[in-house]
Amino acid sequence: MAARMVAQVMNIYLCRTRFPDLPNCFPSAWFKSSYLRLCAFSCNHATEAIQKPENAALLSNLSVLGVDIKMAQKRQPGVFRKVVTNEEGVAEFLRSKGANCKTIASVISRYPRAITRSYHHLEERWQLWRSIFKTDSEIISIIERSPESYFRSSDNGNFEKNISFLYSLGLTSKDLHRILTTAPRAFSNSLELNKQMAKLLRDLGVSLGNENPDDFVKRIITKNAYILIRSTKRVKTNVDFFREALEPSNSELIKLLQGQGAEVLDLSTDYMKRNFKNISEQLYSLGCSTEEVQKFFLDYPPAFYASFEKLSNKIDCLLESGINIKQLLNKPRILEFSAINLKNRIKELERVGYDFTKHGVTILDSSRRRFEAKLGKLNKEE
DNA sequence: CCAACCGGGGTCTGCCATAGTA
DNA sequence: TACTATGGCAGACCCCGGTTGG
Repeated sequence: MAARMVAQVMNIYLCRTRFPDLPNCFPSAWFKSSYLRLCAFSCNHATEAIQKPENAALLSNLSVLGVDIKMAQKRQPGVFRKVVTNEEGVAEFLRSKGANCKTIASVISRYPRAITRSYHHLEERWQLWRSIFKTDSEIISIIERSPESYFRSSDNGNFEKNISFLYSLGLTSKDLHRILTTAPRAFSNSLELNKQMAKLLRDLGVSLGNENPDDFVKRIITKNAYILIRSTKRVKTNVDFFREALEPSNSELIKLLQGQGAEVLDLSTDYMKRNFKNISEQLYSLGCSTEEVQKFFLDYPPAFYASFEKLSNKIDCLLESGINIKQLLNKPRILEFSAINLKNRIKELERVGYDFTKHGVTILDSSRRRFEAKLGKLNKEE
């Protein structure tokens, strides 16, 4: 055991000679420290089990790298008591892939356990990521964003199995790219966990009488890259809540889940319930019936996650401009536009004397270009 | 020709709890 | 028994334009 560690550290140390072009920000002095620590370890390893103080050489190495040691210690204190770590190797590895010093320091500060990974492991993992990404810089930007996603798992085999599993669901390389970009954690899930989610979705499709449950699974994952990093419990609870609150038919529920509703599946259930309650109450107070409220949410699932305050403001603002609540219920998509955008559009329309009761509200549901073209015409007509 | 319908695109972690492991 | 690996949680939109049917 000790011999293996010795070999590993020697290897890491000797590795340095293969990378002579060091950046200025890594003074050469610190490359020796692992080796020195190794010597200390060799002398002391008999008593090593008794007490594991934090390793002074490690602290010094990290400080040279610019790591925020306080932050790192707070996050993963165990790493600081390890005898053998690979901070040089990890820094060198990241640098060789194009990361700058600041990024490296930030990555280790935020996920100290990274320094326990071997060079070989990192290179192997990198190749797996590169089977999905075209360039190193894409990967670096994700590591920068979320160090944990890259470093949390030591199981490259599992990562590989996840890739094949996702392909086996009928997802394309473009889909995998998207998932690894937006929810990289999904690939660090155990294969079993991902299978559970796929099974849950498939069973759901079957229970809804979907003719092609496999396609149903594929569609939902494609629509919502985050779903694989949610718990099956959450997804199940949310589907149950849809059923209870909206009383949809099977086909309505399928349509909801395969469409915008897929994104809503991963909301925290409490948040979703709270939003549903608040917005329903507002709609009731405006004279809507239960059926209308249910239809509103089916037609416009984003209402589940829109912040109540914002959505409520938008509704008020539209009503104040002479738009009828029924018009709004028929065209909930206009709520997707920001309040400021809607306000500006309404102001412009008022200027040309546009009458919502006469001409409807769909003019608000158009892209900037189309809206401006329409407005230009209205201006001319005047 | 134009309004209405509809799907798509970008994008998203950092922390805590705990079972498992050496 | 300390530490690692992994599961799970809270947080919370906006916009564009292709296609279609009248």
